[in-house]
Amino acid sequence: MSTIMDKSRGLAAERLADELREDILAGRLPSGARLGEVALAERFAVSRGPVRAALNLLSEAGIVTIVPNSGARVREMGRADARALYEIRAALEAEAAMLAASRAAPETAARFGDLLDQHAGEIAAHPEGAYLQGGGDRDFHMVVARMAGNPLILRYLARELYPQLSLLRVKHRNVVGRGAEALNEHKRIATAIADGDAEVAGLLMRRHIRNSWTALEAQLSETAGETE
Amino acid sequence: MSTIMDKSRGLAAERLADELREDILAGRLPSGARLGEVALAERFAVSRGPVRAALNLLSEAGIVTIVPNSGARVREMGRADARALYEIRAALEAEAAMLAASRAAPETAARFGDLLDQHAGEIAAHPEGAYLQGGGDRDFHMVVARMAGNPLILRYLARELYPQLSLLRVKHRNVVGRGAEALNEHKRIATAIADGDAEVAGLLMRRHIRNSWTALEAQLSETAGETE
DNA sequence: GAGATGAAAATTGTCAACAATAATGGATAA
DNA sequence: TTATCCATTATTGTTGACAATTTTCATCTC
Repeated sequence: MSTIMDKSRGLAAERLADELREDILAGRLPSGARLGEVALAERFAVSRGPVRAALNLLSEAGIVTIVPNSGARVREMGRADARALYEIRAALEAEAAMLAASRAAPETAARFGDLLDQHAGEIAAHPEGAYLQGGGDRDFHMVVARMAGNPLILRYLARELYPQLSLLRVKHRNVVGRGAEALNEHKRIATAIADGDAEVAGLLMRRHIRNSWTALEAQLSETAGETE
Repeated sequence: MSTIMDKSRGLAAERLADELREDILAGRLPSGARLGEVALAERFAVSRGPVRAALNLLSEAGIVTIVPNSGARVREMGRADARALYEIRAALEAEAAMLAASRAAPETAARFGDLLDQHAGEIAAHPEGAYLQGGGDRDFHMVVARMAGNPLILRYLARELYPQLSLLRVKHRNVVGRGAEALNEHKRIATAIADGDAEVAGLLMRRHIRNSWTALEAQLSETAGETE
């Protein structure tokens, strides 16, 4: 479980950051909500010092915006932010898929097989897109990122990109019925990785991310016009 | 100059982080050097609060490692770290080149022309690799990153990747005579971007980074064996 | 002499109060 | 009524002191 326990500093700050992130990504703290230091301090029964550290952490993760001398708020993601997010995601995950393929071990195929079987079960149980929301999709991408063997890519995806993606989804209720298609694409990517075919794995992953973006973009159009 | 003034929090912390980063990347604070909070606090005539914030900032940038309850030190970069750095760099800068090409404006060619002429002059003046060390190389890559129009890519390169690259170079005195070759590769990349040829721009950039890695890797072999 | 033990010293983590800055609201004038 | 100015209030930035943890090193034991 505990793969990367970075613990940037101090135990309290890390705990606060975890709880706050959970609240934000669960939608309990909506976009734009003010994060006053004193309120958070008394909520967590702690001083303002750790609270500030936690807010800085979440700011680095990109789910909180801090205006100096003014305060911290839950970040508001616009359409341009979403596009930028999917662009860098395509680059990093395609690279991760290529690296994973080039470093594929004999047991790789089996590992993917178990994971994807489990995901197929989840989709059968909840046909209406729980796959994309419930973490199954995230699981697959995390496995690929770990297999890539590059701590920098893994760290960026886990600590910045995925949290921002979640923030985007919690706002726009992105639960298209793309679960089955996504699973099929995952299977082809897994095959390419297990075969050690880096070029195809990278291409398929890039296409997979682009499809995901296309689906999300359609939903973004339906929602309100953007602020900035 | 001041393109992204993120100012994570507080003015003091940002100033301290800037000065410390300068010291580290100039080699005045060598890899592994201890960064005691009290010493830094009295050096900058400030309390320990902002010092801690600055250290957290530099830790996020990847040039300082913090061990909870123990302290902060200048990060020591091993061979594996260098490899990971160049892998993610290839992915991000190739993507940046592609995006820059797809968004190329009419004045793009002229802008590159000026920059590269200036760099050619620098190389003529200092034939022994000042190009790669003195910032000319960095300039080119920053221009491409900005032209990509993706704030996430630009931010990662400017705030994490390039500082770590500098840290790597200050340790291993990486000043190969690759200046002239690098400039030529820059010119071809610039042409592809100005032509709007995303695919070629991406390919050339990826190759350029790989060449840079090959040169650095040779130097790393000459140096000592790695710690971790 | 090598290793374990434990107290002392140094360093980081946390707290509560003070200073500086920004947000708020009411009074005044056009 | 609306806009502007200024005092009030609330919030963030910083500080110095205290608590907790780690590191150091002298001592003891084998």
